[in-house]
Amino acid sequence: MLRVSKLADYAVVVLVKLAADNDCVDCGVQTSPSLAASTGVPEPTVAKVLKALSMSGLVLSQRGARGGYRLQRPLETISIAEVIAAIDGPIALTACVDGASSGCEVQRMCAVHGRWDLVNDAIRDALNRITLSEMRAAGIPAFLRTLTPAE
Amino acid sequence: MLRVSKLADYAVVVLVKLAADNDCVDCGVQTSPSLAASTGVPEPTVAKVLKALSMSGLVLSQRGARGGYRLQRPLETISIAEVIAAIDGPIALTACVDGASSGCEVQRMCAVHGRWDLVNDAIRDALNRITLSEMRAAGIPAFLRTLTPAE
DNA sequence: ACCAAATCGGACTGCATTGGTCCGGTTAAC
DNA sequence: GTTAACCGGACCAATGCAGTCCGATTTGGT
Repeated sequence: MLRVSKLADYAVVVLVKLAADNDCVDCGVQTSPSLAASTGVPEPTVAKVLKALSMSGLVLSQRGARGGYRLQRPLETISIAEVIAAIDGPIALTACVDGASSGCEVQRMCAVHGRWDLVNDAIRDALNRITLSEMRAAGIPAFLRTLTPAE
Repeated sequence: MLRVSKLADYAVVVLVKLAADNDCVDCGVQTSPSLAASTGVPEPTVAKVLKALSMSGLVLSQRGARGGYRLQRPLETISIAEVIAAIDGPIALTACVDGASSGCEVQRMCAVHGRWDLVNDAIRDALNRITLSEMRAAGIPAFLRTLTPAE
């Protein structure tokens, strides 16, 4: 169904939450247990997400006692494309277009079915234009925006 | 990894192939065995794809002996979004936004993670702008265009 | 110097979705 | 009447993902 992994969803949640206490980019760190508590996502999963996020340079990790995570860049400069790429790997709808080393096994018809890379670029482009700050919808508390009609 | 199902990929192949012999929209029908032979995709899978495609009105089916399938509309008027929707269901990156009847189990935080529908719209929009005729890259025979740099 | 708290970096398992197949029934041309 | 094709299910295997856990390492505090 062309969907993103739940982990990527969690990543957005965590990043937004991380920004809530951390707009000044230096105030303090949040631990994964505390993030788990405030988001409702189980701790090990949060840790997993944070790990991937720090590996991609979206968050900074501080080890040891009193350690934790904080945002490396403000929300406005982080696109969804980056988050998805950090969690789920490079954005490519079909396997044929990125790996490139080992051609797909049906490449005789790969040519005829043509240019998925065109689609990939379009998607990537659309995803790059949406930042995390746009994802966090204003200040509406909760519960109330479960099902606003899309368009 | 944000990828489409293989079935959707096959659907594109089949539709393009279907158009190759069928630009006049009335010349003749092609059977699923013949399409399977010309595309290299196994017959039952082709049949499955065609079935879904006809259910969505993208192809016309003709039953009985000498039956088969043909395009209902010219390639230029079919967007990738339609094909993907026909095979994989409605385009929605997360489950929260389409089902709507049974809210997701974590909807207390669903609010905080916010507006995936914004992303969905962007993707849907991008996919709607690409037609199948654009996917079939010109008249270059085969084998040669495995990895032409995008643009 | 020692301990506690926290990340790091693996591996590991159960489950859900998907890819792919098959079969009986129906339709329609020859 | 026979044959060729679609129809519409059910069905099974496998891939990938969500989620968990454990040991090692780092670092601040006592």
